[in-house]
Amino acid sequence: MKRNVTVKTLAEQLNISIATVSKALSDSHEISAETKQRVLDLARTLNYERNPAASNLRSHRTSTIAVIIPDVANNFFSLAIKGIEEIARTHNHHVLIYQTHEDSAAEIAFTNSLISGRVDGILISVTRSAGNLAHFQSLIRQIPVVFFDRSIEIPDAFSITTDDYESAYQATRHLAEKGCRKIIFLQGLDRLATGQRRLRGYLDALNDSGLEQLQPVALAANTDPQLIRDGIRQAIIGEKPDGVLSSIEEFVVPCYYVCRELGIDMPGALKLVSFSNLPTAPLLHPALSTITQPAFEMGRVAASCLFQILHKREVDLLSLPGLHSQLIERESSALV
Amino acid sequence: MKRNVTVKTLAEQLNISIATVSKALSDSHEISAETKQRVLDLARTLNYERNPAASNLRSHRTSTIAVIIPDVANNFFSLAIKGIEEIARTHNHHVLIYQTHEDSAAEIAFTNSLISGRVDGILISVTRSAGNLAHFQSLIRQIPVVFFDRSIEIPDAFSITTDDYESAYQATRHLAEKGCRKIIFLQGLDRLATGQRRLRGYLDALNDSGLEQLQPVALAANTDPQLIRDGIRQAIIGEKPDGVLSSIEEFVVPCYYVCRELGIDMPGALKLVSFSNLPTAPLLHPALSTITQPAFEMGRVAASCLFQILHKREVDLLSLPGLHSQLIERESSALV
DNA sequence: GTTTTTTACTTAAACGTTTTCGTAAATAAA
DNA sequence: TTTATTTACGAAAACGTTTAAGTAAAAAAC
Repeated sequence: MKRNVTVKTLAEQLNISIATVSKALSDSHEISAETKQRVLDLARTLNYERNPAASNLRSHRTSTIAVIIPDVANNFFSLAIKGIEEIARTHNHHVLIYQTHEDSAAEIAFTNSLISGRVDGILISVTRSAGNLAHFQSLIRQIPVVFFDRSIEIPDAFSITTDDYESAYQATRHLAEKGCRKIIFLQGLDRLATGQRRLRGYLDALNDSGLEQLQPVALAANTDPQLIRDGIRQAIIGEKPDGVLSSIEEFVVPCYYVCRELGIDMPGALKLVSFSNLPTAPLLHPALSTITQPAFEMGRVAASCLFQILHKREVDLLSLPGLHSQLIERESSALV
Repeated sequence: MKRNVTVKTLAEQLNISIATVSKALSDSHEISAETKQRVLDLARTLNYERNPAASNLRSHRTSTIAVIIPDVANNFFSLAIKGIEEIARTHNHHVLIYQTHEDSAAEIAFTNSLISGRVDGILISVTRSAGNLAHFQSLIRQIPVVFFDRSIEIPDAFSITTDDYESAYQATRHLAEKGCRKIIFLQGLDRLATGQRRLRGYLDALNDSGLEQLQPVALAANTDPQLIRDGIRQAIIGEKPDGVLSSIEEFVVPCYYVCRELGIDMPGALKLVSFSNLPTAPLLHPALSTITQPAFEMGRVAASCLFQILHKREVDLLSLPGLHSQLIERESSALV
């Protein structure tokens, strides 16, 4: 077995101390340009790779950040990850991804396993079952955390969100303008600030349109597709709405199926708008009207925010770009 | 700042040596049941978490595996990740995810950064631009690697794939049976064994159906959506096919757009089948006929295989379940 | 009753970095 | 010239764990 090349190897071959090598490799000002070059050159030819464990153990820096999300099989999150990765790369950081699958016990287990110094910081979009306020309050005191999209209301917590209120408002008004008189709201995030903002946007829009205020249809607790579908079916049968605003992408496919099952003509008898980043939205039958979030940008902004914290720079939250979602009107909410 | 609790803390409080604590925590047979219990109890009450860096440095075990894939925003891969995670969890391992975005330079950079002991093993689905045989040959000698789905032909390499040949064959026969006389193959993986198997299945099926053999349409080199779309448009205008077999999911959306642009009636004038795990396939207009791979199962099997290697158990490749894709016929390839 | 084995621990040396502190030489300031 | 400062490096101590080797006492084997 070939001996691994370490700082010691380099030091011996160059006849300098390992301290000098280490400092040269991290471009310390204590080392002369000439020595640095010699070290770098040898490191390259010997294919030296710094041992991350040793480095982390000594320096308490891991060059790794964690991303905790409900599910990568969701276009919003996969795009956000793309943005996060891009920023992480520029900071030479690795990205650990954890999926909670909406299980807050898993979420707690993940975060607990992370505070022992496995990562430098955490980007998280919390589970909808969560609401575990105390846990997160304790977490953010132990490690830098940035919430994105699905946030929890904690003072002093960093969170990157979009204009949830405005976009929900706008989408609801849009449905009303297209003639909907009874619009229901499929609530997927009732325990989260994000969900509450979307709900308020919806309710205010109903009010401003002179429409009946309705209780949101809470579909939060489960992640089982069958249960979600049943919940939606019941809501549609029970309420007989002519408009639906869905607060998360996961409800889109079940909505279409339920309409087909019940023989409801979309958009004739029922119009649908959903928060969604589905790339196939324009190709659905009927094409889905969406509130499309700037997922990629959000990932970038959230990650940038985290790195600002890690670099001990003051985070000027006001300087963060305002992120706006976009209502894209398609057939599913068109006038027939 | 609160002092972190380490094995030393536990040892002092229990009046035993740190070695005993360490062994108790890893459930060593050298330690009495009673002592183990005392250690475990105290560890729990003090909220002890093992320092992964120190552990890794000393033991050369990381409790982490890496997954390298082209893109998480692809339903096949996100499902595979789900399967991988599930298995990793049962082995108490963390999962690092790297996206290459089809850039083989990134792929090489990732793997190089991983061999310095950041992870115990690698699961990889290679880029289509790859074909970097020498690099992978060197890699698999340095760290356990399991290829899944997109594999490279290397002797002694572990790779988990599905019945690519058979499913491509079957899909092509299906198109022929539905009346297609000129079926083109959109090749996305021409440099990879996976793509070659799909191509051979297609060609053999053409032959067995008595149809004209055509050059595959190679769309491999780029990942730019516009270029992909242009390539597909050119192929359809140039070849005037009445059937299309798409070897990867990424071509589905552009195919639909091109057909709309060119005013081609699907499935009337052109029928389409694609390898795909799109959850919205049944809701597209027209509903997409797919070859659906057992993505979740593949993730599980690939991860299980990796853990078998890590545990130094002989990997009985024959005992691995044969994974079969499923042809799901829908409107896009229906007889009109 | 003596020897061997087993049990349940302890000691101490790693693992490969980073970082504090020290220092000699070179340079600048007085 | 003397003193102060800067520059460029080295010695050595961490970081928190695992593990090889050692050991006393208890149990088993003879």
